[in-house]
Amino acid sequence: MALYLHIDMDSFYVSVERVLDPSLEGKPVMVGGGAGRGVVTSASYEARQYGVRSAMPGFQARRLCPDGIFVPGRRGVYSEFSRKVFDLLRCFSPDVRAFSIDEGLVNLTGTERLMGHPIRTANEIIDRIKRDLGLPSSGGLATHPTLAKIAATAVKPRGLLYVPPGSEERFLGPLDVSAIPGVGPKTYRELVGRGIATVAQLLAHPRLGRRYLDLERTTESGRAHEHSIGSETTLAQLLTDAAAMEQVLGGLVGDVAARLRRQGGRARRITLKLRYSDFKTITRSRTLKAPTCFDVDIFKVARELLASNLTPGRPVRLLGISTSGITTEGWQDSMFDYRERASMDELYKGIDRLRHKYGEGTVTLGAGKNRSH
DNA sequence: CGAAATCCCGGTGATCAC
DNA sequence: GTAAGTGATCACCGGGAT
Repeated sequence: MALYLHIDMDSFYVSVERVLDPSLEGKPVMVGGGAGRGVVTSASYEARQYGVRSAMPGFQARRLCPDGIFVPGRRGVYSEFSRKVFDLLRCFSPDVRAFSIDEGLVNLTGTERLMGHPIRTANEIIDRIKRDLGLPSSGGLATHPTLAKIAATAVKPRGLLYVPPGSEERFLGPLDVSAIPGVGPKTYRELVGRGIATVAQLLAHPRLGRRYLDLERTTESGRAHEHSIGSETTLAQLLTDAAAMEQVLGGLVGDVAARLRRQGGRARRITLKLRYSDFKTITRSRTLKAPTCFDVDIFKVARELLASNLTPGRPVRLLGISTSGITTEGWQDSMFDYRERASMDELYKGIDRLRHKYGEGTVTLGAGKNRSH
């Protein structure tokens, strides 16, 4: 009998900040959203009592919770803590999957003889995350990964919910359809409009039931997912000047290309993203004949896409570059002969070293200074 | 050889999750 | 003086290839 533990960290970024500054304990704390533009990326449960939610615009959060504590986000620090959490999880099972920075799945199938009943193991894992790292988390223990995730979400914060084999439908039935991963606001409205509000009602619909909640499907592995690497930024000020935008693009391209090279990949598709001041957002992309990981190539395309799609005089609030169609195979395109390629490789290795040593943004195409944060 | 059906691919926007 | 950043997936359209 398969058994999975889904671990979901409670208000992860806030919890990390509290480890680093215990005086934040017990108070309404929000990460992000404290200044100018920007949204709340994590809200403590105290802050949620005021109606603050993650992804809420900062000005709204400040209005709802004027006496709350707003701290700026520190992504690198959270990644480091995330790594520690997953290191710990791997002490309990060789099969651990990371879904995001603060969510993971531990396969506890067949660990009973070694570690005792999985409920005990699950409790121990949650205790250890708290004791060793200072971080609160919640868990769902069930026979299927999706079910375990739903259980963890249902019980959070600071809880463990076991759905015993055979009781799956009894647990799921009364839940709201919005509890199903993948059912967002739009789908929710659509389902409710058709008279389907609970999971039980959804499951009564054979076709829709399988579409949104397929627990029979054996595994989610095997599929070669698309994979993309991108970088985007909301500008410190609105821009209408193409040259200024190109500077920003230079910085974004630098980020993306370096990340691409770090993981030994090359991309065939380049996508430019523009968000205008009225929040209307467009994407424009081009597929290359040969994949690339070089700043110059990506920048050239980015700039062309910008030139041919910019509406003059229309203020832009966000710029983004994304690469997809990523391959990691060896070189075999005809773009460069061996020697030329080798020197390009050396050049970019040098650039990446400089960036590492002196900081991102040290070496950019059209050194961009117009980044927010 | 031309017309029609089909498929694949490039491209765009929407939705969703964390 | 509103509304992040990163990434995945889906539906749909239109054109070229089969």
